[in-house]
Amino acid sequence: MHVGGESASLMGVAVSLTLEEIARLAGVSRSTVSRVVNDHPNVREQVRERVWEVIRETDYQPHAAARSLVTRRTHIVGIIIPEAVTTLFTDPFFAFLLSGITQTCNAQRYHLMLSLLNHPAGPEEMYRRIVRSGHLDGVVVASTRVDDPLIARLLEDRIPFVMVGRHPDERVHYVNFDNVAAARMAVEHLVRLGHHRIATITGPLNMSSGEDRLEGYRQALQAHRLPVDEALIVEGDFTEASSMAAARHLLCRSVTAIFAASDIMAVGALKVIREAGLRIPQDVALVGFDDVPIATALQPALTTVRQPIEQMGSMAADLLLDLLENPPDGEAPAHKIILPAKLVVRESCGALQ
Amino acid sequence: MHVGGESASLMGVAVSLTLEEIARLAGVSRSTVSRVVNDHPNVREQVRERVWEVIRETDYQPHAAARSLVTRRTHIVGIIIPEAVTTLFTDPFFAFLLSGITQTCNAQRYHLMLSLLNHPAGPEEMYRRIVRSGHLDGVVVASTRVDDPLIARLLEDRIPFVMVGRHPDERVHYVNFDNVAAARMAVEHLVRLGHHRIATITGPLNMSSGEDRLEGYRQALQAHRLPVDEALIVEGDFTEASSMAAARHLLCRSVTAIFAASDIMAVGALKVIREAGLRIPQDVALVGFDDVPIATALQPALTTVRQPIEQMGSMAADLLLDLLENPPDGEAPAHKIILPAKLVVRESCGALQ
DNA sequence: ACTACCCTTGGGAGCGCTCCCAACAGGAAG
DNA sequence: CTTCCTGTTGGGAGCGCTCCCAAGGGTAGT
Repeated sequence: MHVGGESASLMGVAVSLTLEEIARLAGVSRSTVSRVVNDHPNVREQVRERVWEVIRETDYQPHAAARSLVTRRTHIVGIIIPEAVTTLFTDPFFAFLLSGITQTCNAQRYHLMLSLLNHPAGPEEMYRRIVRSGHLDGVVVASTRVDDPLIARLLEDRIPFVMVGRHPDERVHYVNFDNVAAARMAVEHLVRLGHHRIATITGPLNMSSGEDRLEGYRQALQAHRLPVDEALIVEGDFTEASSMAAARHLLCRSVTAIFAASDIMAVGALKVIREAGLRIPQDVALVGFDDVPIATALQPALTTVRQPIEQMGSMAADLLLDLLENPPDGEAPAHKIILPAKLVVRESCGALQ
Repeated sequence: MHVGGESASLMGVAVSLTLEEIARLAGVSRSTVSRVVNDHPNVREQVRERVWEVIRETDYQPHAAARSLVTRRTHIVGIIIPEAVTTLFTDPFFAFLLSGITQTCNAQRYHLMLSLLNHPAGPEEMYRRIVRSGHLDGVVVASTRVDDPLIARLLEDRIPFVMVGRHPDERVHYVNFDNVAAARMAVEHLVRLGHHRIATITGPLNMSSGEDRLEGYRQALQAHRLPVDEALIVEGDFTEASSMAAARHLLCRSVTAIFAASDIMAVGALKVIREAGLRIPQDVALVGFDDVPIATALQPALTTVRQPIEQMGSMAADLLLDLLENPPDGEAPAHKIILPAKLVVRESCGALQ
């Protein structure tokens, strides 16, 4: 059944060559070709060149599965996102994160597998299929709840992984953004503009980013001796819909400013404020979080916190690939990278009037 | 060095079991376990259950590489996007496309690999690494230029693939959107509103979607006996920046309406129109294309063409997986699916005044 | 009783690669 | 000359799985 031969294709059907055949064509052994392909130093220069020539001529490409059966490495990393698909793809956050991760992976000859655990079969089954099958060398994990069992499983199974966002477990490597400082900065900015009744629409409070941004909000008010009114804190889930509901609730409470924990949620708030016939920033000031492209397209342009999302993705992937290439010994402490915050003042907060 | 034994982990290090070990534990042969795992019918019910029980207890998961070495199938499909990263992740188009593809893949136990050919090593090298290494069973291709050599290579190498967007080669399976009809619909709508000087900011004209939307624009004008003024046709590349440049050019030509070939480009045009102190739609009417979420966040809300992007992704993946599971015989014609267009009228065109 | 057939099971072979070890050549050193 | 080492090469074994074939046991038909 096997169609041998020198040509890479026969009757139009692509026939992939094996190491053995390249060896025969180059007049050397399988081992030597393997050494050439893997850049092993101990090969005579002349032989090396002859082998490379045959490889180029035949357009030979090693078979990935055969290779990883032996090496136990696939050169594929996964990005695992446990969240619902809807949130995932409507927020440009993920697009930027993917972009950063992709760039690092491409640059280092790794491939990226996109994995969502939101399948009907349940996260457990998906975890097994994705992680345990040996498809992946390591994973980047984003958008988890703090108590997500995924993290425990990854630790238990000793799967190399890096989180985007902080995690309390000391063994977890992560890249985080200084959400507390960023939120505090945003809210203090509103305080300085004279606002006293500042509301916030938070992210999910079982996610560290949601929790931390709320903490920053609280700190800002406390630092300025303003009361923290729990009625002005409404939990959202990073979707526009949740934010619209929250904003409707808040507008009945005569707030003068709203701090939304994501730009997408700021858009929701903006729509509701507008529907209510109120002006931004004159009647209600608005501040977002992320600085995704939509922030500048809105009218008024959105004051927001700039989160270097793409860079976070790229750094997380860098960290992961480094972990894979240079496995740390048991007792090395986990890397915890925290990126600084920056406030971008535009029109929606009223500072530029 | 190998740590055998009944337990799935020893000293905290995950040890993955093999078929052989499961067989031993269940008191059957390797072959029988393989049959159970692969749902082969010829296994006695009692034996089947005993094996499943051992598998559950040990949390056994077959090794993907070993399996695909034999079967020549990886159960991974790729999404290949030849374009520059920048365009890719700033336009929600791709997020929705990914969402659709992901859902189909998840549902059918396939994995998705995200592959960009924009690596410094060059598309040829990336093609080899990604496609020829045997990592992928098939690919979905999006956003190619009409003359992209990628398509020829895929055909030549007999790689199963499905395109999002049309392609002239009759052997190519694709899922497309009726871009001509959609664009025509959008422009005719402007004509009916009384506009005579309607400009268009096109997509890249070496992409079928760019070309087709321009064709629709032309057809609309011709159908209404309006002259096609080439000075009112400016080529963009689906980025906001290109569109802003184009819009500046057009505003000097006293146009009363602009049809942008994507919503992101409509955003660019909107910014320029606003900067020029003109009102939308009173001074310049604006129509976009795609209906991504930003369309409703803009003020005025954007009239646009609704493209079922997520559905296109999902259908393309469905088609691909079907091709993989049921390989068509040589002479079966390629599937060409074309989805219908729908215009969504909002405020930016002036119809709702 | 015998033959014929099907269902069930086990084991060999082999997928294409890497890794290890042995073999050998050629020099440098004694 | 021998010994030792280093650089180079080849081939065996084996990664964990699927597929094929053969063997065994049961049932039915003659």
